[in-house]
Amino acid sequence: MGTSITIVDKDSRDARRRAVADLRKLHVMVAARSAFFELGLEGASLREIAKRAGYTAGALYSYFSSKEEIYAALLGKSLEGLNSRVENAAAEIGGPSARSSAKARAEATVRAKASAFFGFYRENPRDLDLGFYLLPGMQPRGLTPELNKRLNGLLRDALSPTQQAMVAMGCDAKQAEQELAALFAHIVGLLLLSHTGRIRMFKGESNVLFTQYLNQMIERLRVPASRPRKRLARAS
Amino acid sequence: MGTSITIVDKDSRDARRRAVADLRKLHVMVAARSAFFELGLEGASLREIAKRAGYTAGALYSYFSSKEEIYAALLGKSLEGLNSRVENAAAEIGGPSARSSAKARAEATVRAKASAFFGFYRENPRDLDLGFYLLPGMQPRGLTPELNKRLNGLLRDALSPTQQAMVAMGCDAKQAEQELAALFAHIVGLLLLSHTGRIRMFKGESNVLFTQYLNQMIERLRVPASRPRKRLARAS
Amino acid sequence: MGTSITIVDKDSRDARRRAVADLRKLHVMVAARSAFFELGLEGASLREIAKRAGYTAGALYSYFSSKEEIYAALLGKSLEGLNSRVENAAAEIGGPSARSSAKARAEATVRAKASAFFGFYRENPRDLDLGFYLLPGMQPRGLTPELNKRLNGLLRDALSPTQQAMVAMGCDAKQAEQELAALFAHIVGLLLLSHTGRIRMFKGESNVLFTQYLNQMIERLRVPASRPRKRLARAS
Amino acid sequence: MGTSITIVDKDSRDARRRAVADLRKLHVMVAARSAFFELGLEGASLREIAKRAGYTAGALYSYFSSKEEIYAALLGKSLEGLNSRVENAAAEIGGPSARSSAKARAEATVRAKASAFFGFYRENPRDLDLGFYLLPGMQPRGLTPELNKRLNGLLRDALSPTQQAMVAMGCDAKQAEQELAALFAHIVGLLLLSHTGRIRMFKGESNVLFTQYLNQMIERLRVPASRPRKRLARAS
DNA sequence: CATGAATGAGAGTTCATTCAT
DNA sequence: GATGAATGAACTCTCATTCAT
Repeated sequence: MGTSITIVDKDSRDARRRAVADLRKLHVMVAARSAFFELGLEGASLREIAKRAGYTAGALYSYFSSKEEIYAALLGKSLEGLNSRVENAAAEIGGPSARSSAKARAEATVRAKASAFFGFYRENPRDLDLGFYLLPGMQPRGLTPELNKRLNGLLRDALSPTQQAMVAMGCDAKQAEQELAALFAHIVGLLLLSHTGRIRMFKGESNVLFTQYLNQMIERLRVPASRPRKRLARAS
Repeated sequence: MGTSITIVDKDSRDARRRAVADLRKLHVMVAARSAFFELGLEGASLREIAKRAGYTAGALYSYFSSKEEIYAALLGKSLEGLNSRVENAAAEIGGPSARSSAKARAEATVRAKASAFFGFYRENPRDLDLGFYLLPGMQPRGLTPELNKRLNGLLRDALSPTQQAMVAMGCDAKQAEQELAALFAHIVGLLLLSHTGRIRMFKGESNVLFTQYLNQMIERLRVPASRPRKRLARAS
Repeated sequence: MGTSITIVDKDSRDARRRAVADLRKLHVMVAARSAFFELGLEGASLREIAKRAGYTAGALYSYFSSKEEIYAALLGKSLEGLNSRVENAAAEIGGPSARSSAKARAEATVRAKASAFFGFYRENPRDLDLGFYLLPGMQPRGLTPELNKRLNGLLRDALSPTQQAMVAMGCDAKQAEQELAALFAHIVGLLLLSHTGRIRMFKGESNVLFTQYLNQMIERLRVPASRPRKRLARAS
Repeated sequence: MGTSITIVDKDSRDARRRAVADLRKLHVMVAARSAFFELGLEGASLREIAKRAGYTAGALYSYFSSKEEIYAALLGKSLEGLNSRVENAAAEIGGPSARSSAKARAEATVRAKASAFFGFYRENPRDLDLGFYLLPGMQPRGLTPELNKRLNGLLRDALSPTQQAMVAMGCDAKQAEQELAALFAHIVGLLLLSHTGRIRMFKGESNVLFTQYLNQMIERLRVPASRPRKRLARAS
């Protein structure tokens, strides 16, 4: 019995310890976030991050085994936030009730999920920068492939609810995939340009543009893909 | 006469010399391009660029006075290429002849200019990376403001023909601006995601998606903006 | 009790650590001294200094944040040494006792302080080199103005005891200033030429020359400045 | 005869050519002077000197075979100027005529020669900087020993007229040597401190101090060295 | 004679990372 | 867990000098 008590004590002590460690890890991540945002991924040195966290450079190695890992943890947290926001986005079904067919519900879900995705980055523009290192030319050299895969998976996860709802709306898998891609592209483009002050084209109206796009997309999804659109042709 | 010949000789020698110098400068730029593309703007060291060009690091300073200047020259050339492509894009007016009203011509022009913009980056995906350092968070620290301004101007120039054609189609200035912004965003998003192998969603079909978007946009421009679309509502 | 012991331990550990750090800093400074002396301020590279100290170049940045700072620390230490030597120089009042008036004491003080100044540099000729970067044409670009001011102040401090004693001897402020200037100039010239092997004129007899100058100066200070010297005239 | 004429032609052409070359060499030296004075010996790069002369760096190698050689030429010219000034300095013997004994003439010569030396550097303070690289710690690494010797010789030459006049005044060789050394030291110290604005002690009155020193020195030289001065003793 | 390109060494400084304490 | 010292490689950039043209 004494033994068992001891064990419990030890366990709870360990738990507390782990909790404290996690807290401090979080603290470092907050510091890193601010450094990355202000100075860029390459511009923010470990020393700078450490200073902002109130540590020495070496101390960070208690929490993370490399600078890349800090970045990965940050990106991971961000994507988790994105996912939880998307998951929790409930379809708002208003209107004359009864007519709430499965299709109508699916449509509302598309709208809700896509808006959640867009909204997350619109409200946390910095997280977009973070996520962008997923894209080429800016890849942080050194991210291990496994990590990379995991992070890409998280991004997929944030998109797939929208895709599933599209299918639930009745469009075939291929069209859903295409529309999802186009939607994602539009969102990324919109956000990228939006939180850039340099190209003076957007004046905080990115959500107007997004709504417009979303509406038109949903209209497309309603219409059977088979019915060809008239008079409109080829690209370059 | 002897004198005149001598002068000509001297001039032509200078010209030849300058031509050779330009060629070598170009050669360095090509090397820099490849280095930047493979290693990123910060990842590509002067030494690496020099090695790829077959030079020592110091030698590059005969051609460019800093690393930033190399990048600026590269981006400048790229944007010039984009502009000339857009300028030269002629509206292809086919169809039932007679009906070739001014509006129809304007519509064809929108299509042509926008497609040229898209096509340029689609065919030179690397140039997009280059251009992206214009965007925030990835700004190369140290680009002089004047240079920066000039480069941003070039980007604008590549977009304005499309905008003008939109206005010529009859839509008001404000709508034109908005549609241009959305178009630009869509293109950027599309291209960014497209030439990324990492998000496995695009299979070289970015031009299909682009055409689709373009068609819908043109349809929007035809319809008087005043007629509101039904049943479709608010964003997040 | 245990607690108090622990605190003491921690403190003393810190103290020891700081002591060790100071020692190592001193060690670097010694290495830098030798490098500066042999190679000149610009000739001595950080790498050279580091090598002499048994370090890598980067390691020095634990102790000093720039090359200039090393130089400044060296010069600072040197001037402190000079000052303490001058301060500690006591007037040796010998002779027929009784006559030890205030004036006589002041005279002895002038002699003592000036001799201390001279003696310091005579015995540490290298320190003169160090101090000389205070002079123009050889200024190390980059010394911060505050530092510069502080160093100049230290030099002044080393001279002012002599000046005060001059005034105490009874000569007016203006004459004291002039005589001090001349004395300082003579010392500098003497020392500069003295520890140079190149101009073969001085054979370690700089102190004889100094004594001679000092004696004559004191005689001048005794005599009321008002009594004009005869027959002696203008310069170029 | 035709031959001889040809020879003459060739000679004069060569002479002209050489004259032109010398002129251009001088032009480079002027540029180098300004660069050295403004930027210091190590701070002035060959490129800077070349630019000031309107040349490319490589072009200077037509005139000088190294940067050191430029410096040496400059210093040489400076010392020649000093020498010619000293040589041309005539003793101004004024006063009641008759008494113009040999000793009086020698005394006037000491005064004239020393004043010329002092005056030269007082009027060309920059040349002092130049000459200072003769002194330790600031030696330009790489000056060939022969050159060095020649330059030192020139300096000696500028001093020896004063020394000879001292001897002519009747003092023995040893005393002359010592007084010369002290004089030289005083001049150097005076000038060094004088054209430095940093030690706020001299207000352009360096010539007053010089005159004072000169007068006292001459008085010493008049008095037989054997008569010991009273009451004045030892140095540090 | 002069140029412009090129070299190769070396400058000061920063960095992620390691490790004894 | 945290520190401060240390490493070693890398960075951009400058320099005196050489040499084909």
